[in-house]
Amino acid sequence: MRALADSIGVDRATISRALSTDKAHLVAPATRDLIRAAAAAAGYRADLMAATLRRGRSDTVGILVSDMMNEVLVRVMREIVTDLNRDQTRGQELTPLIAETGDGSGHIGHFLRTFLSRRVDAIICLSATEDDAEALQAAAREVPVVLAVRSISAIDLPSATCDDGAGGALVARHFLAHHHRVVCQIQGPQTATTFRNRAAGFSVVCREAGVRELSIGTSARAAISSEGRAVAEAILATPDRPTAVFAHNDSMALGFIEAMRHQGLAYPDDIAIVGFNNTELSRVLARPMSTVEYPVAKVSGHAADLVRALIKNREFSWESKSFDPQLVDRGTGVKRPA
Amino acid sequence: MRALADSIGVDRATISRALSTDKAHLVAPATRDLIRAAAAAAGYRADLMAATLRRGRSDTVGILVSDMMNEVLVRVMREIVTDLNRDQTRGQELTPLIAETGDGSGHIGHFLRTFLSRRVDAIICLSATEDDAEALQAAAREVPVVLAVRSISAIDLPSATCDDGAGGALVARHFLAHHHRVVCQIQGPQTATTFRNRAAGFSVVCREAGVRELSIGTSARAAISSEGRAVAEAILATPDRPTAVFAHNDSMALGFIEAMRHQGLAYPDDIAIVGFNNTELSRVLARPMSTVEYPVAKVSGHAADLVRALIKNREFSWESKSFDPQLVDRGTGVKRPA
DNA sequence: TTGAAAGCGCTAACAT
DNA sequence: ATGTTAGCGCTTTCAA
Repeated sequence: MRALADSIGVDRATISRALSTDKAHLVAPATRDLIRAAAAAAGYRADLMAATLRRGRSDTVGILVSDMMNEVLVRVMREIVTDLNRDQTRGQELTPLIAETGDGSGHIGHFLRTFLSRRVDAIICLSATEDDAEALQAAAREVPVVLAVRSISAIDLPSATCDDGAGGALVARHFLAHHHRVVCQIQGPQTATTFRNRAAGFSVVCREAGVRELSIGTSARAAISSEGRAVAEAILATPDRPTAVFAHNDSMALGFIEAMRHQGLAYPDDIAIVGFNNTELSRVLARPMSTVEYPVAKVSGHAADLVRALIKNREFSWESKSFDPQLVDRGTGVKRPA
Repeated sequence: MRALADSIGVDRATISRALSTDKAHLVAPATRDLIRAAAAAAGYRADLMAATLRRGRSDTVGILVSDMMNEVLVRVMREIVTDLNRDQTRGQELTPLIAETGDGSGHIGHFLRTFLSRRVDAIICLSATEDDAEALQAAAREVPVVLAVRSISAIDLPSATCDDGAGGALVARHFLAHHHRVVCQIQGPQTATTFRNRAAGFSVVCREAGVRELSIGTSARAAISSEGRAVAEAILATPDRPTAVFAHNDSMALGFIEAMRHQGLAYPDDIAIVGFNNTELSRVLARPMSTVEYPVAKVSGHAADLVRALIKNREFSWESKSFDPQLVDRGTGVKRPA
């Protein structure tokens, strides 16, 4: 920058102004063009670290995600990132710092510290669990923290989520409409609000309709197919089998299908199954599966909006929102005549 | 930091030394413990931006990835990140900056500029295409650039890849062993070295063995299932059908299976198919598919090693390596008696 | 419209 | 073993 300033015969301050988006109007058009041309020719690139130090703002957002192989999380993350990158309101795009935390390991504190040391302007936590409450609360005292996909009941932070209770209810009503009378759930880890809400939404509808919901008294330790399969085996071992099963996500539903196949049961005819997320998996099965579609775009958009607003103004009076999912009926929730 | 220094009655430089890993031995044990305790109590966290500015090193690595939904890319990325995070040799972990580029869009220049502005110590490019050669070459003049998963023929950069030619050959020999005489490929975009090598490795073995390889004269525009399906339809429309097909990845193989089903052909009995990558997809099909397993751990490990070595010493005489894949035989490459 | 000067928080070289 | 000093590259008053 100094070299550039000398070569043009202008002060470094003028260079800074000419190259910025918001202060460019303060510099004479002729000088500005001259500077920009020279900068481009010299391949000058501002040192954003130095700028950060001086401005106390890094134009950076930390993103925590538990599992980068989770289709919904990755889709939400990618949309948030695209959204933040595109933010041209101040000509300042926000660069994401991404950290994969692994589920429930408590590693989250480490990543939060790294983020804060790197002076992120805000933090987005996809897939928080109740265990993370304290660490997130502490971080929120320093920078805005926004929750996406999963909120936490213990603390009050701005969030963008799917209305998981509504999703669970949707599936329960679908089963009702197909005259199922004995149903069951394959629950994801109950430390996650998402799964707690899906469970509750489903159960309430069943109870009100007088449908019998078998309780197997256990939930998956992780929302993955092998765990789904373990729970499925417990279900299939019960004396009175359900005629329909609601899996809290598509991976666990797949585990259930595998367990059925293993026991010589026909999918989807012998026991109806509905998953959650409408992942690619559910579509590519030889027999595609009914599932609940996650409102990815809405959740991502709201999360990005929250972050932007809070960075602009820490006192912004935010609103947590939760968006309706939709049932994608591919016929696997139907009851076959006995 | 100043507050901390005053409260203990010691200079800021001493604080800096006491809190660092590599210079901690220069400070008296008693003082060091005192400082560390006070720092922890005060919740002091170093400003890494300021440190970066001063040291000219950010302990940051930029990672470019074309598609975060690509299972192999994400697995490689995650292992590289874990590996770099764990690097305790100097007590300095490397924080990743991740950018998703989208395939072949030429957006790569933008992300490279952002990385360089943020003073990354090195850049890892997963899934580069020939189109990216120039931009990467330019970046490599400023910081070490390492290629992973895909290398580029036009420029000579350190790389960690799978031996894709060997993978293609593996599949061809598998078909030979099962007495196929007419085969065909569903090729990924030929701007990627990975797919070019898979194609070449496969073709060479066929030619040498006198097996007839149908050329449909077109490759998929992207390595995704819809494109695989389009190519598959072209293949199924040819007068003499192949008895075995090699898809350059599992997604495209899935597109082929869908096309077969659509035409009333039975998978895997009517036409043998083998994919590439051993993705979850290939395993969860009602009838799991034969595929080539990508050496994820080896590729990731070498990429991380290269980055570390080059950050330590820009003149390090590196070696590009390519690792052998393995065939996972699930029986879908077998030839059925006519 | 531009320049001069100060300083963001840290670390490295040098001095003690 | 610790303190002193200088300065990384930028942006922002304030002054001209």
